[in-house]
Amino acid sequence: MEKQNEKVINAMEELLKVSADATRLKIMISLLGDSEIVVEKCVGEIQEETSCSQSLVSHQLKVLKDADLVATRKEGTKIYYSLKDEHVEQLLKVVLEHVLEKM
Amino acid sequence: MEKQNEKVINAMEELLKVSADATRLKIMISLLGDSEIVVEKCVGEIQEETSCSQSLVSHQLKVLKDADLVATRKEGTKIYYSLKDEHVEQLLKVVLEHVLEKM
DNA sequence: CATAAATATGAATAATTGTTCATATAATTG
DNA sequence: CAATTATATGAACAATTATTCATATTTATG
Repeated sequence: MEKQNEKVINAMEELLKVSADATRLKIMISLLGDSEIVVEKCVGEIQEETSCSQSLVSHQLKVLKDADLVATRKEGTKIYYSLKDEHVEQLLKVVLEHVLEKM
Repeated sequence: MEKQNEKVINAMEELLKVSADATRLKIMISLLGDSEIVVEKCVGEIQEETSCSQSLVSHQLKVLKDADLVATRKEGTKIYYSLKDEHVEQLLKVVLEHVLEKM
């Protein structure tokens, strides 16, 4: 396996690792929405929907942000989060489909 | 979040966790092949291609097998591994594309 | 400016997990 | 059956990480 491939593998590992957590999945799915509409939610809303503590949601949002899986928009004291792009949505959908099919 | 959704989340987490490891990614990618052809490789071949120890490859193949991401076929003393289905391939491809685009 | 609301951060802990080393099992062949 | 080849398994260790609790930061407003 060549060096370039190692880098690709590591990047894949990173992306998957960040996605492979129940709390972060809950967050991302709450941002996925049902249709093709872009969903934006502030931390408080995400907190309610996921039933996770404020601190936990904030910590994990940071992980998602650092990994570039979510985008943010500031508005007053609130910060709105959304999924970064279609790739993230696609990943979620592929995994979701796979899982649903096996149930 | 309802109970059914919790199960879906947990299943997604499991699938992603199993995929989110460099060694297992190397193994799966070595089984992915370039085209649409189904690739089968025995442990020794995988070992060579991934440059991982026999024990490590075997351990991680077991993880992949338990998670139903790979299938096996026995032939003499050799055991041939392949990716389980198109879902696994699709997941790998989505992640691969996402990563390649950001490089 | 003091207070409140929204969000972020840091430290600490508990739990999980990847890897190695040594050894075991299973199938083949002389 | 003894030896060899291919693969699996178990224990042990190091490293990573999710969560909680307490506290800090930021923005708006009376």
